[in-house]
Amino acid sequence: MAANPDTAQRILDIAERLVQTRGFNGFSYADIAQAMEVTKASLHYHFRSKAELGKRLIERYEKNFLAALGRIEEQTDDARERLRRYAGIYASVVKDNRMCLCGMLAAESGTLPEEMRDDMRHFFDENERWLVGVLKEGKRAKTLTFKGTPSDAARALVGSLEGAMMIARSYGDPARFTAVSDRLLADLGA
Amino acid sequence: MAANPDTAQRILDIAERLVQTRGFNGFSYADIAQAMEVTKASLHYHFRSKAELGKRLIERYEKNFLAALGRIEEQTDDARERLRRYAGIYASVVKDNRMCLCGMLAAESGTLPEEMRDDMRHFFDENERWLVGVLKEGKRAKTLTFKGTPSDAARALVGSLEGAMMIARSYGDPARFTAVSDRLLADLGA
DNA sequence: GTCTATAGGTGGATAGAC
DNA sequence: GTCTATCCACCTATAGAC
Repeated sequence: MAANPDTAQRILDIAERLVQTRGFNGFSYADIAQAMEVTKASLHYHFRSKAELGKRLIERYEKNFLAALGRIEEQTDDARERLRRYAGIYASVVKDNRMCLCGMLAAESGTLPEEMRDDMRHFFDENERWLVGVLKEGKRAKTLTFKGTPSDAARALVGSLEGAMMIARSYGDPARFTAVSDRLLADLGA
Repeated sequence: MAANPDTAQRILDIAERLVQTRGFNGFSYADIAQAMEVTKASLHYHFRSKAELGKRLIERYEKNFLAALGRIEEQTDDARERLRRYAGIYASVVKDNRMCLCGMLAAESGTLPEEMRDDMRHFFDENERWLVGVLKEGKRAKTLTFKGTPSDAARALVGSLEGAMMIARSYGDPARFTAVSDRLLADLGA
C-alpha cells in the first residue's frame, strides 16, 4: 500500500543523474527501469507521471542544496570563504560529470511542465537570496568588493557559474570550470 | 533532382528557431513539417537524418556568427566597442526569446551525435579565438584590463554570457541578461 | 509493490507513386 | 520535390493479475 521510501529515493537518485547528464527530455522511464532492474510499470506506482517525478526531483535537489548552504554557514563566518565553498559545490558537480539539475532544466525550460518551471526558478531565487546575504556581509566587513546591488552581483555570479559549468561539461573538462570560477571569486575579492 | 536551396534554407530557419527555443531533443520533423505545411517525408529529401540537419544547422550558425564578427571588425577598431557589440549579438538573441544555438546544444551534449558535439565545440573555439584577438589588442592599447591570460578571460566571458542568457531566458526576462552583460563588460573596462 | 500485457501516441526514416 | 502509405522502435501511461 504505502510507497517504500527507499525505492522512491533510489528512483530519484537514478533519475537525478539522468537529468543532470542527459536532460529531462533526454531520458525515459525505460532508462530508470533498466538501471534498477524493475519494469517501467512499477516506476509509475511511485511517480504517477514523468512531470511529477520531475517536480519531486527539483524539490529534493533544492532541499539538499539549501542544506549544504546551511552547513557552510555553520562552518565559517567569513564571507569570502562562504563564497569559495559555494563555488566548490558547483565544482564537485562538474567533476562528477554532471550539470546542475536546475541549470539543465533552465536550458530546457521551453518544453517543461509549468510546475517544473516554477520550481526551477524557485531554486535560483533561493540561491540568489543566500548569495545576497553573503555579499552584504562581505561588503560590511570589507572583505568582498563588487559594484552595483548585491542582487545584481548575485545573479551575475549564478549565471556565470552555470554557464561555465555547462560549457566545461560539454568539453568534458572540469578544469575549464574551475578556471572561470577562480576568476569570478577573485573579482569579488574572495 | 537538385535540392532547391530556398526550401533547404527555410527548413534550416525553422529548425534553428526550434532548437534555440526547445532544444535539439525538444522538437521533431513533425514540428517543422507543420510550420512549413509540407509532409515529414519531404523534409527527409533535403536532410536525410535529424543528425545531418543538426550538423548543417551548426555549420550555418557558425558561418553567420563569424560573418557578424567580421562586420564588427570593419565597423570599429576600438577593442572596447568590439566587445560591446559582441555582447550585443547575444542580447539580440535573448530579446528574440532564443537561446544561443550552441549554448543550447552544449547543455544537450550528453545526447548529441558525435559530429554535432565536435561542431558545437568548434563554434566555441572560434569565439574564443576572436575574443583573444580583441582582448590582446585592448591590453596593448590599454583600453581593456583583465587578469590572467587572454584565453582564460575569453573563456570566462563566453561561459558567463551563455549562462546569463540561459537563465534570463528561463525567466522570460531579457533585461536579466543585459544586467549581467553590462557588469561583465564593465569589469573588463569596456 | 511488482509484474505482464497493452493501449494510444509519436519518434525518425523509407518505398514508391506522381 | 512532394506526396501517401507504412515500418518499427520507442514513448508515457494504465488495467489487472499476483
